Amino acid sequence: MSRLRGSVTIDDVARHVGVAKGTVSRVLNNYTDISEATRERILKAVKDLGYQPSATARNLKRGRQDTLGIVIPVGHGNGADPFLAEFIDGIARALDELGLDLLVTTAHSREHMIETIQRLIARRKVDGFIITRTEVNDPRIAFLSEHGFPFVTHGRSCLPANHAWFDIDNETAFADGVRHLYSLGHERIGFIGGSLDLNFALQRRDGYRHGLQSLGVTQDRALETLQDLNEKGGYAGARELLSQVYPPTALLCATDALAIGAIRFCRNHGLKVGSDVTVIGYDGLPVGEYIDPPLTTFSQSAQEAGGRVSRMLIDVLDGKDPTSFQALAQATLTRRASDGAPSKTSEALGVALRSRLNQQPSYGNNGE
Amino acid sequence: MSRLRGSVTIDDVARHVGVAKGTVSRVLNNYTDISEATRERILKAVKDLGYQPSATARNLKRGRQDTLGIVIPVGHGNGADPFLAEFIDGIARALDELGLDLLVTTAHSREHMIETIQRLIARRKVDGFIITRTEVNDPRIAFLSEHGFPFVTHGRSCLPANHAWFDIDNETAFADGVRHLYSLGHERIGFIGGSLDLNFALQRRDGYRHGLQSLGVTQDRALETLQDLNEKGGYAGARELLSQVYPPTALLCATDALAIGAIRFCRNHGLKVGSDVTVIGYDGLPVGEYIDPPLTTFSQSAQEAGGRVSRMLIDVLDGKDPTSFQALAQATLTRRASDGAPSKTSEALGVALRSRLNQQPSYGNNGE
DNA sequence: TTCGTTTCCGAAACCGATTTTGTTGACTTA
DNA sequence: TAAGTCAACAAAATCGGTTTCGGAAACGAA
Repeated sequence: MSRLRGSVTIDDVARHVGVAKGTVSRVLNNYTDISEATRERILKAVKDLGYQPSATARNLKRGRQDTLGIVIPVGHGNGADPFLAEFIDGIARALDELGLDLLVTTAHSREHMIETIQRLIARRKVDGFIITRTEVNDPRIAFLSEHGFPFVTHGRSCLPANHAWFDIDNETAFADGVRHLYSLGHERIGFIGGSLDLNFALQRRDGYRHGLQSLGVTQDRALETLQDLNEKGGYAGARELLSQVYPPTALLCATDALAIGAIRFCRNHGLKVGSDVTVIGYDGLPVGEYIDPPLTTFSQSAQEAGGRVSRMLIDVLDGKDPTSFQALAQATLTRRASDGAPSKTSEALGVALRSRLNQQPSYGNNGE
Repeated sequence: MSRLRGSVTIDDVARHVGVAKGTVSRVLNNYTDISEATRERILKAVKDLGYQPSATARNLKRGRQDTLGIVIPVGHGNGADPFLAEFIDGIARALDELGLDLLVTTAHSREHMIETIQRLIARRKVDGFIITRTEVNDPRIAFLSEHGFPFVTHGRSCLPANHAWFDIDNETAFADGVRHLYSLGHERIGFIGGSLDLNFALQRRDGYRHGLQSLGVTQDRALETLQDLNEKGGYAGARELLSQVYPPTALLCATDALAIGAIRFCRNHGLKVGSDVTVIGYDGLPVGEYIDPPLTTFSQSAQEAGGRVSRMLIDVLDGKDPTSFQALAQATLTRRASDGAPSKTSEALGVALRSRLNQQPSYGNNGE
């Protein structure tokens, strides 16, 4: 069993070569005032001894940790967000290429989140933060801005954005979604969204409204509902919207999880998705392809987004102007089979559903 | 904008109180040789100045980082593993309580994984590792054992297990699964698994075989297939097994993703899941409840597992005997609606499917 | 009063790097 | 030949803590 713990230090290398440790350090950091001969002897010794500098010691002196932090919100719904998993994957890949690392922590409340950020900063464990799931009025952005600590956000907020951010053009996507549905023949289009505290949820709702507006369709607030951002919320939202007298024939959902729940509600109550009711989601989850019917959805690459924000943050850490890193990406609609022309009028749909609502659902009693 | 960067050090505190910095350090580390009066003065100053010790400096001297590492495999299939997301969530929660942090990195090959582990050890960025998705012959376990670096695994391997581990009793679960299916009336039971390099995949396959053996059912290797561990693999696996002359009437799948793909294949070809064909998965993914029909699955709490292994690793780091932390948990079967008594004989099922195989599938052409 | 013991804390070494400052000898230049 | 320049490296300071060592004051016992 070879040792790794009390491993070889810069002093060992220096002694082995017969130079001062400062010289070894300069060679390793590409200083130019070292003769080629000495440089090579040192490089050889480094290789022979298998020397790798201690990140801790280096950080102490340089004040940089080569580590980025991400604090992920948990506990709102249940379980982990599939989007975040891929996002983190993207970050980790990007950082790996640059030799940086990612510190992941979780927080179950806003207060806890700020506390955690504060601790990581005070203990100097990270150089900067990646902030996800921005809120409209985000306490993290406020805190970090106030203290001048480097960070990038995935998503914007309503605060003055003098920081780096990357976001998806949610408004355009949802406005486009509405126009797509309208062109299919839907005139009553419903929206199932999430808490408007979340910036993306607000933007998607706004995009939905703007889309209607641009078409000159009269808006009906009864066609909008806000739910927990999971399948159960989607199920409940579909029930709420569809059980009206004049239900929407299409449901635009803020996330795939909502859409999956909504589809479930429809199927459970004898409504054919893709004709009786159209459902569109957002996220491009792989599982959406295997839902019945396969889910039509907007997608963005979470992994790519992760890589993008990482590189932004690194540029910011290198001293570049944060406000020069602000980018908006477009989502693309992946059409599968959950959307189509309406087969029934709103009224007929309402009648059909209500006749079913007193019967048993076809399978189990999910989400009820 | 208050400063956080060049923040308050132990020297500032010492100067403020008028003591040596060693004294401040001793107070903060609960040494007993400090008078109550001095202790209180120092504590007050610490509070007033908002002092928090630098993790870096402390680590340099103590040789401990208060950070655990996890290297997650990526790129095999596509996207992130939903199990891992929850698992990491569980780890992060447990560590948060103890003031430790989690360093997450990714690796796209075995070599890269070992390299990454090596780098993190050499640079002294972590105190120990959490190893997931153990392989039957796992190079990471071999490497870490050889170098005497602390680690815990989630899952066993065939190597001599003189380390801490936590695992699910995959064999028992799958043997039980087979017996459950048999008791429903299934006599030809198929298995869709994954690469046998993965320890859990091997164990589940073995459990399947043992289950059949315990019932005295003759085994047929044509009823087993190994696929990529995602929905697409499940789809392909179902096609392979069901398109035989004497197809299985039940499919036991190694993961929920496989099961979801298998269900999709059945539905696409007019087979009623839960009667014509029974499908059982493993993982307890939330989305399984919203599949049609809702997926019957084995489940374990990934989050709980994450917490469990974290605490084990911390005990190991505290110097306790690793071999005293080895635990096996039982998975539980969550019955939903994808299993039931067979409605057709194997032969009739084969006939029904083949008559459909030349037709169009109902929706799209997923996985084909 | 004197000689141990404690109690409490200051001083300094140390962890392993980076960076600043200083020194040496060779080489120019006037 | 003396003074100045430069290349190449040694020596020491530094980052911010922890830990060891040792000494002064207080206390108790002989």
